[in-house]
Amino acid sequence: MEHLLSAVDIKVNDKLFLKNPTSSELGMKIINLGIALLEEIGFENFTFKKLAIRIETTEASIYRYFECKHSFLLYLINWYWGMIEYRLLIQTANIDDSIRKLYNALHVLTSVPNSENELVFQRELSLKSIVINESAKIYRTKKVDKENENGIYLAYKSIVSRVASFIQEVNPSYPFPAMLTSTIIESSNHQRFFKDHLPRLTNTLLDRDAFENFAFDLVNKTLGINGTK
Amino acid sequence: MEHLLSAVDIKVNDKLFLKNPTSSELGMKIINLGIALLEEIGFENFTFKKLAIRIETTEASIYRYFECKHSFLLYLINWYWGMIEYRLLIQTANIDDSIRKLYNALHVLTSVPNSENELVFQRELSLKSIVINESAKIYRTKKVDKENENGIYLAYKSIVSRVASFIQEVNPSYPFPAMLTSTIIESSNHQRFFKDHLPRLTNTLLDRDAFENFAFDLVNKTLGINGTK
DNA sequence: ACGGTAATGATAGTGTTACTATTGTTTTGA
DNA sequence: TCAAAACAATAGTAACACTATCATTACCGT
Repeated sequence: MEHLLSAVDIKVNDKLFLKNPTSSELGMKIINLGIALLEEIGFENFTFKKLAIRIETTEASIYRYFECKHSFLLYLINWYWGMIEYRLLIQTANIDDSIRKLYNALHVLTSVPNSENELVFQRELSLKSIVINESAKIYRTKKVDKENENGIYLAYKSIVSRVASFIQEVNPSYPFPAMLTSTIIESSNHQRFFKDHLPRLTNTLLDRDAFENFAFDLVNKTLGINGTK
Repeated sequence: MEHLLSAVDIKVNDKLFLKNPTSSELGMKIINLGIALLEEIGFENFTFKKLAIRIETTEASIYRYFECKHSFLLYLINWYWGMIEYRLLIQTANIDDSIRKLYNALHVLTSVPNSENELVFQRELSLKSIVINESAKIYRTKKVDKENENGIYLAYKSIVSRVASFIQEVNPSYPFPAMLTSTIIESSNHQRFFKDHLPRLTNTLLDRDAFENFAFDLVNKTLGINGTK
């Protein structure tokens, strides 16, 4: 009953669920239809009741997998970052050229995978849009410190420190590698939100890959790379 | 009954309130104690009931001023951006040197005003922390498009386009002025959040003004300025 | 085929939230 | 001083975020 969601197994912090949803059919339904429902109506309007109706089960059954809807969203977001880290690993493995390695990492962080060749996992695009729209809502909570103690943010942190280390390889004297990395990650997400809803806040009206170009330009100039993407 | 909140009058979109809170003592209590309560317990736990108890009035009375708590938060955030725009105006007025003008704007966007000389308004620091912690929760909502139609985001947009125009003065060929501006604004906010809660995501452990330095470095190099702050 | 265990379904219930409605009292400003 | 506006007091509602209980079904080794 494993691997239903994806081709590889992505481990998610087990404090985020009561019963592993990948271990049963109902669990997988909760995830798959939960992602769809979340994308459709947003976290504010999302309830376990509505999800239960959609997958023809009961609220109580869903509560056997997840403590609350907050944990459910955290689970999905964690899963997403686990997937990004997986992709990061693959795209930067066995590459000696530091700059190339950094470029590949940036591509993973900033591009929207197109469904044809880059999409490794089902529902990845839906999940990305959930991360863009909803993640700030649960990160910036009074619970954040307790959750951090439980290791909920390890996946995200691990991505940041990995990419920050690539930056340091390229330019050892640059003083803000982690800040630059997390700025690019967060900026990627909110620029895509702005693009869809408040387009005057961006310069992306014409170009699909504008953000990626922006980010490469930023990194090249900030680190003093004379490269072309 | 005007000017209770501040030395100057900051106009807030009048679709955000039912009755102007600056027009009465109760209204001002709602704002001032509302800011304090929001900062204390966060938007999730904030209710008009709790606020009513704290200011010794009733829920119904608060609802005469604000349609819902969502609008209340939007009102505060809009007020904050109005204030930033005001400060932006002052700090960039009558300055001929484009680079100086941009630097001053960046300082307004990225610095934490210290209470001694830079704090123009009461409760500004509380408001800033509310903007940092809560604004993503109401921006990224299914309501955003309707609110945008009502002009709720004009203050924010106006700031972005003003600073973007400074960028274009400094470097007319730079293709992403709005994107760079909104990235710095958003990054400033989330880096400050990370600094408090997930410090490994930043490089700010030692330096209070690390983000400001990061942002100046970014802009200097991205726009090809050989300047010192 | 049997019994035990885990998973799920069905139903009900609780306290809180986010409001709305009504009615009576106080304040205020022309 | 009198009418309108503002506010207080109280009650009520539907939805939400769960929790509890108990019956039913599926599965698993013997």
